[in-house]
Amino acid sequence: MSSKKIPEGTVSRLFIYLREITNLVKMNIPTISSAELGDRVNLSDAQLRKDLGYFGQFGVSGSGYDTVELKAALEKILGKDKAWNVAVIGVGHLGLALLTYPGFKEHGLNIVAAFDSNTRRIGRQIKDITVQPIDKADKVIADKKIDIGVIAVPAESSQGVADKLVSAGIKCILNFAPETLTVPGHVRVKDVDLSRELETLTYFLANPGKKS
Amino acid sequence: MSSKKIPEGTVSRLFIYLREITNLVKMNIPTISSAELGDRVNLSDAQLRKDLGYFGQFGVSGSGYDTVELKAALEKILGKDKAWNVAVIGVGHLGLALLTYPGFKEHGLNIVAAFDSNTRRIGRQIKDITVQPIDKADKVIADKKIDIGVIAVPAESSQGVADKLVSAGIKCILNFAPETLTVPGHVRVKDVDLSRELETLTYFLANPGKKS
DNA sequence: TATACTTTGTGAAAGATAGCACAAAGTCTG
DNA sequence: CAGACTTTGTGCTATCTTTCACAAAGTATA
Repeated sequence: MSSKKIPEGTVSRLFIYLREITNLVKMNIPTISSAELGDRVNLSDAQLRKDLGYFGQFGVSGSGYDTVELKAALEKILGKDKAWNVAVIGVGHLGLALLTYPGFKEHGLNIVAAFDSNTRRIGRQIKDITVQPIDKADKVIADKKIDIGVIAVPAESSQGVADKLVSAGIKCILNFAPETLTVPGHVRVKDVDLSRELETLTYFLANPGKKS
Repeated sequence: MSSKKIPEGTVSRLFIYLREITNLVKMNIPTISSAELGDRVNLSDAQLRKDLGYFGQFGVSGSGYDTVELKAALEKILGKDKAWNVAVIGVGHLGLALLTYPGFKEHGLNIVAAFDSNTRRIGRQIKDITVQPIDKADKVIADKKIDIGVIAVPAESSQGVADKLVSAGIKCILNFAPETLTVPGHVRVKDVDLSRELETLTYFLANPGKKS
């Protein structure tokens, strides 16, 4: 398989392009140039073309990109033609927000299980999901062929949950707990620390006129 | 003031160091080397030293960093010695999760107002905050000297909300809506797209063995 | 105090990413 | 169908970030 080296940010930007292209298709705009698409997502035309260039040639000189074609191409590159099974661990407010967030299903991400250690929450129904005790995680993850685990528990319990997920054979973890997780090399962890995001903003408030 | 150019990622990593150093202080560990601290947060010792190097010299050759001193230094650099006022716009599940997340207050971020356009939600009490109609945002933001606006509304209404915040004079926006916002140059926007975070993981599931 | 360690801080090298700029390829018009 | 115009794809260059590697500075020990 082609193993050119794809820059870190490219994949993430591809999703931005896809989001905008999807809007364009909905609006029946048949064609768009890299310059205009770039404008719409606040990125340069050159970057957009370069990002796409890692995966092939999708445009037509002189007229730009066919929106329907580009949408299909991006969906294929990004694995949107498949569906993925997701489990949420921790059903506090954040876990609930994730369970009810329509964005996931729209993007081929099916939340198929939820776990919590708090007995008051176990058994609770959210949409078509029943919250299960966390000890069942191993079994359910294997049975339902779950690809991605989302950790939405407090920092103290996050490493323990991660260990459970890893031993259940999960390959990807999205970690909302503000704690650095230690996992084997074959498991990919992506950290989202909500308060760190906010705090980064405060740094710029505290230090006006830094960085580009 | 010193205006060396600080790399994008450095500030974000500083918060990671601070988090870990805070743990160390709690555990009464008086001193730590860059190598060991780096290990704990999965970053290299060299990167850690270089990151700190942008802001001064904090270590002692031969013995490492005094945890209490480094904690204090990082808190000062990162503006943790001040408190910041935050408003949340949109009180769906995500907004609720943010309003009740204890992590913010712990880090000097005071959520002092919440807004929504849905009349069923207006008037609702969450902790000490009453949800207000969104038209009041301009006035409240000015009155309460709010520094940061958090957008947790659906994509369709996000640009409208952003415009309101900007005209109310806000300087920083944390945007959870999956939409590219257009704002004047002096306003800093940070995007957090939860489903994009998950989707980035799916790319790696769909394309095993890419990137470093 | 001298010797053997340890660990920092930082220039210089390597590596990654983004932007420029232009040939090549296509479109459009009369 | 010829000439003017538009827009892509991409080598090259500039910039930004990380890693290397080592002198300088400190610690520890006898």
